[in-house]
Amino acid sequence: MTQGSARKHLQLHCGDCPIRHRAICAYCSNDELSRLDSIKSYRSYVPGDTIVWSGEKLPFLGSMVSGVATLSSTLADGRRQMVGLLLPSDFLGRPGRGTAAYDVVAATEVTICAFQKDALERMIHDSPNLGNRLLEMTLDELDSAREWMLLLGRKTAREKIASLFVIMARRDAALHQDSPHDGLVFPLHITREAMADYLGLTIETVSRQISALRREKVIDLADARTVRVPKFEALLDEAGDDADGGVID
Amino acid sequence: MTQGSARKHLQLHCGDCPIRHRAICAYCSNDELSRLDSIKSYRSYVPGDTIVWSGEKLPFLGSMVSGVATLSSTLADGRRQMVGLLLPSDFLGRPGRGTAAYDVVAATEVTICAFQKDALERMIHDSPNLGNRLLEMTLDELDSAREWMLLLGRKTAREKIASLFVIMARRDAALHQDSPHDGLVFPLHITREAMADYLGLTIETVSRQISALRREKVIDLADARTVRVPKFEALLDEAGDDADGGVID
DNA sequence: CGCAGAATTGATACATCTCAAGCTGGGTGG
DNA sequence: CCACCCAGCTTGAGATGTATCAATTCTGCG
Repeated sequence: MTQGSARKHLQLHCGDCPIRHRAICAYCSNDELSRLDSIKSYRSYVPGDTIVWSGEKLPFLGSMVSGVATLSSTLADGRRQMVGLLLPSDFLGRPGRGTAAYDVVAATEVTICAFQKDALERMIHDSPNLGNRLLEMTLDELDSAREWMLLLGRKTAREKIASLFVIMARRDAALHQDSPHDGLVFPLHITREAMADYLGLTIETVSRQISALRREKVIDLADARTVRVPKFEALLDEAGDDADGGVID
Repeated sequence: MTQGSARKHLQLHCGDCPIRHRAICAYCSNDELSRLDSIKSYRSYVPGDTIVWSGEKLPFLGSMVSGVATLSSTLADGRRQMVGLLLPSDFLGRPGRGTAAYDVVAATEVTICAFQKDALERMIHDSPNLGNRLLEMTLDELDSAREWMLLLGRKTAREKIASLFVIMARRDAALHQDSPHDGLVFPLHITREAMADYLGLTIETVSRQISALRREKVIDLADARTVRVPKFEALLDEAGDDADGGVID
């Protein structure tokens, strides 16, 4: 509905960019950076904005500079599955294809560094620095997608919730240059509905499982969006990934 | 169990290779091809062989020359999810990583063109022809993984089976340079167990849903491994992907 | 012929969904 | 300032889909 709402932004130099060393441009030389500088512009979105609809033309390729966006697919009758998350430095769009394969929606305020499609495609094709970085990033995404397939196909609702919390706890700890520890508190940036879409569950099941984990003191809720983990190990056990919850003797 | 069973093979010249124009080497020059020739050897496996276990060292990178292999992840208690299929021309292994992220198992007789890891990584790094092709292939795999996430997270057992049959029917038709049509007959190369692992179901549910589709004449079974589709449109409807089962007027 | 792996079918248990009713907290307008 | 409202969330009761456990049947093959 708000597809046209992308606002243009002041220009920023690549050298000063907060995602300079993690985005697609991570390995670029100064020379390449200035070429990128000349084919880029910034776009901003507010929460709820659809950046592009599945099947529609995506007129640019871009890097997430700030904010969070979701990738999701929808079945004819409205069932929705989130298939990816775009975080700062993640790449949006597929070189060599004109249309989007998924709905891309801003979950928070989002700023994107948008490159002219043709120009960037030529640069990717010619410059190993760009191509190799994009390959790395795509391989990482493929790994997470496959890890998520295991969760979707084989984990119980409780394990799904616990797994999501483990991931969010880790990400939050990493954000503070820390590792997950007992007593860690982290925010849920997303609604129960977004969690449900992510985990292949309904809102009600998400809510019930969170309540169950709280009743059993695996987690603690200050409010509906703030999770405390008294014992990280206990949460890990609930996620079901691995045998190493038990002591090996 | 049979990890060491890879047999060496006669050498084949890249120019004569059946996957020459679809594999990672698709865009290579003759010069590059002969360099590849010098760092490759063939390995063969029989059905059931584990090519590599998750977490173990994968000592090579390779292209599937013939046969089918499965990629799967396993939870501590044995629940298994297939996360990918390797078909002829698909690439095995991840440049820049020493260990396998999944179990790779030969589903049929398999022949792999195995490249020396270090040497191929250097070539990928330096040659856009290899890097760009691998990027394309990885992006395709990411798309299929995400499509599969929608199936795993949101489709019913019946829709999962129908979707799998649609994919297999399409692949089989394509193999015969044809498109899927009414009356199409195609073989199921895999066991019910493999289907279950692929679809996130149990063997019994797979069997029951296949029986239901047969009862309702959506499909027809000559034997347990041979499917006939009287009306392709009807099968498509059952897969649930899209609204265009109905006529638009 | 008979065996072993694969597949089907049945009965039942259980997890998750569905439908429906309340709850909560923050924002808005009277 | 209060009453109301609404989106987000929680909880309950019952329906439904899929898993589990168990018993046959089928199929290919030595």
